[in-house]
Amino acid sequence: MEYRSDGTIACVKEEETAPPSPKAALSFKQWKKFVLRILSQKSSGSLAKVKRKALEKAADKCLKRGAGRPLNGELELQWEHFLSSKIAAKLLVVDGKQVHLKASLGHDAGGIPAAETGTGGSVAGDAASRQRSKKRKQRSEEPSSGGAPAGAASPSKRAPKHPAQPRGADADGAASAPSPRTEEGGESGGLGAAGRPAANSVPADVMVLTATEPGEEDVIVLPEELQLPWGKDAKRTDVKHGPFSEAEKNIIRRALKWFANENGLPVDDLRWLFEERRSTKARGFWKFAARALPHRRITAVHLAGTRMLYPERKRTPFTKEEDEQLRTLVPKYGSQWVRIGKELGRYSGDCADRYRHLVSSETNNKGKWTDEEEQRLKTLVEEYLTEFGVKVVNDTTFLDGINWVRIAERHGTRNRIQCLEKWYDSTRGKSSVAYTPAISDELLVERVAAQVDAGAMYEYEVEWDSLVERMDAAKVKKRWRLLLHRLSGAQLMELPDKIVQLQRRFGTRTREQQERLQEDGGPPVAEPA
DNA sequence: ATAAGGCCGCATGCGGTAGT
DNA sequence: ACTACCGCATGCGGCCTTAT
Repeated sequence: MEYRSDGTIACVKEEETAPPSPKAALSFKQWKKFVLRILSQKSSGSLAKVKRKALEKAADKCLKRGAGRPLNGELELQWEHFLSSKIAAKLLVVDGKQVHLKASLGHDAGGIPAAETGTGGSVAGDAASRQRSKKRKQRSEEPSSGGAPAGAASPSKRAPKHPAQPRGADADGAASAPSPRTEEGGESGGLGAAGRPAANSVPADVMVLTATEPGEEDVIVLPEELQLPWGKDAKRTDVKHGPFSEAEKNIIRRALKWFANENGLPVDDLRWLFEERRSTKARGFWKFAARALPHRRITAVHLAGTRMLYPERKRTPFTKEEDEQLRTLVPKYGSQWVRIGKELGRYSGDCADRYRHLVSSETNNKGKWTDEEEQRLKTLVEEYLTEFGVKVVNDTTFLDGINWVRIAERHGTRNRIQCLEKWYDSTRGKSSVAYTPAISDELLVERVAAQVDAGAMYEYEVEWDSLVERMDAAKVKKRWRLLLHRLSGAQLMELPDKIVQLQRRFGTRTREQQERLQEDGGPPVAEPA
């Protein structure tokens, strides 16, 4: 099967079915090397040319590693993933139909607002999609993506999430930032540079390329072997977590289109996918789509895709009438949210979420927290941590793994969100009550830094599981997130940059080490807030 | 500072289905 | 009949934005 950047998909025969070799999997770092080397040789060209050369180099590398000849399409897929990664975003700045590849990473990129593009390469298409992402209020006007050409209609359903991000006048959503919601979004859909404060020209060492050459098609061939059993992929270790990038969403859209074509199903009416449960028509679709996203779990693809493709999913606030209906329907149907959703004309998950909020807001105090309430929260959290969450490692205490529903129940006057937000604020020094600080910050930073030194470029490449003894990955990551809360602008930073910043505040890394890190790819380090 | 609430991503478990 | 797998719904924790 072939996915083309214009959204059309054709079927080709797989040449062979040999099992994929792990040796054929090249790291983003490796791809980056290829690209930089190619860029150093020329001053202009097309993205397709760069791709072709990079693929050649990659194939060579595979042979040298003893991985044999890569499977048909395997490297193209890796290339696509590389392009959608943050590391590629550092290399790429999209400007209309042109793609500028930065030849070095020694400085921060000037942001160049993406302009409308036609059916250029996938990268330009993604940027254009992002550019079209509208503010929250406008979302309801967006069409359901079912029948839209892949890469053309890719509404970023969520508004940009960077409160700290300086942005120019963006009444029209121009230069809309990508959405790396947290450190966990390894691939943001790219173009982190494009979301930065605008500089108006292309830096001198930027290479100007066209997205594609006339007549060239950006064809991605997906290997059959990337398929994973639904139930077993939970055992995978190289899984990407966090927000789906636009590139990933586009892959799902393209997969949908292919699947529909192949099976004679409509793309403008997706009832076959959502209403005919387990129908033979739709059988295998999600598995198929997930195959194109080998770093994602099938269940994650399924959920993200469902929410993205759900026909006419309303993205407007629940009306009072709908709330009343919910209150009537829930006693009647219990938690049969699909049924409730059908009656309300809403997506089931939205109904469940809405009801949850309705209920939780009924029983809590509002307004300013009293000192007594804050103190009570502090006591409860500390008790909770003593009972469940505290792990002692080298005389350091880690907080997290807090069940906020439970805390809220015990607290009595505040709901889970209020408690959670209050606690997080306290860690940012916004509370009148001083909570126990985590004294393990330095150790945590140093351990993550060690992984960065060892080649990890993203949070999802960090081996969280083994990072802290007797502490599972989820809790360590939560701890990490808490730490980042205290770092202003962390959302806009790459992992190495975060390390530099964190070490400035908490760590012991030498100046020389910091400089080396920066030279290695980070933007200039700003003074901590 | 706080409330409100939309929406996301993940884990889990269950019922249906295909394979033996 | 038994088993493994598929597809999905649900519950939950949490992020982020907007309004007050």
